[in-house]
Amino acid sequence: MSQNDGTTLHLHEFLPYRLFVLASRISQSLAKHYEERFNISRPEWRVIAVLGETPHLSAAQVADRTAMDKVAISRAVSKLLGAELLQRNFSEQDKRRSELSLSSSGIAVYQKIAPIALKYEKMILDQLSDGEQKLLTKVLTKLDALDLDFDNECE
Amino acid sequence: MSQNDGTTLHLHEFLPYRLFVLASRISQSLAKHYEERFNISRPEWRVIAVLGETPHLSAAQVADRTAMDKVAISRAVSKLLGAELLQRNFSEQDKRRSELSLSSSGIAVYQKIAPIALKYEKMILDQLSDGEQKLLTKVLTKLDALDLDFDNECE
DNA sequence: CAATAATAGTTTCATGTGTAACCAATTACA
DNA sequence: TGTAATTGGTTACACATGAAACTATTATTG
Repeated sequence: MSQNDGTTLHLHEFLPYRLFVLASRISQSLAKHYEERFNISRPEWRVIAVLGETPHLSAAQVADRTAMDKVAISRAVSKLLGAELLQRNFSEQDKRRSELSLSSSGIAVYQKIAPIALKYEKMILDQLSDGEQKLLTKVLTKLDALDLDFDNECE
Repeated sequence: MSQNDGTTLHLHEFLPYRLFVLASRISQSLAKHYEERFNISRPEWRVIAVLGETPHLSAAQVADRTAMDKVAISRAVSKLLGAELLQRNFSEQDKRRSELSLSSSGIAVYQKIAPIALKYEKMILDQLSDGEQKLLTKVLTKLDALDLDFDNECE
């Protein structure tokens, strides 16, 4: 049960690996609940989620809030526009800047998926005690703030 | 600072989203330390890592231990064989089953990357108190065990 | 023993994704 | 003002990935 003697790498105890595998499993299994049913991909769902929460964002603002790059946003937006889940206007002041909002059917989809997502999250959190939940949140916040672009000065 | 009232979805507080973004950042920034330098992709690194720890595995066993599917393994193995970082024999008893091990240059690469990876992990863990580290491990173990394929009985 | 199923691994195809190049509009500034 | 730099967003290309079909071998079973 030794976590790590600090000199040997054990993949199944290695934090980056464990985090990645767990996060992938969770994200993928959540996605099952909307991908085929609503014909929406993960990036598209993120766009819907953020616009459901905060309408009238530009693509760049959506990118900020979803940790996606602008190319991914562009693709998701274009598909969502095609499916008429999104409305787009371009700003008068700056004709490049878009203003994105959910259409009424987009809102309907959001209102169907959001409760599923919350229920899914609850199912996960229910596995943890209150203290564990709080601490997990705290740890995530700490690590979010971490600057990962450290330079490795080996040799 | 309300984590969640349980009825509204806030993406930046939503556990699956937070976990995924954090895990992706960590995994990607770690990968920077070996991808261009050793010309090794993330799946390839996983194969090396597990064979460095436990030699003489079959492709299926590597798949098990890396949370990768057999297609990904096949691709990684074929590239690593090409780069002569891996040796492959086929079992006498079962001519389908491969026996994979690192070659001497594969071992050399492993011995260079593993300390970098461990140092990287340490840098992350150093952000957390002992108690937080222990609890994070415990939480990961709990969630690993969780069966995520729950059925959502909505409507 | 022949026929069928199952297993290990590979290949194929269709799709997803990241990087860089790109276009158009706006801003900076000389 | 006019030229360059910046910004918002899209397109193109090359590569990664997942699902399903496929090959070869071994196990089952009738």
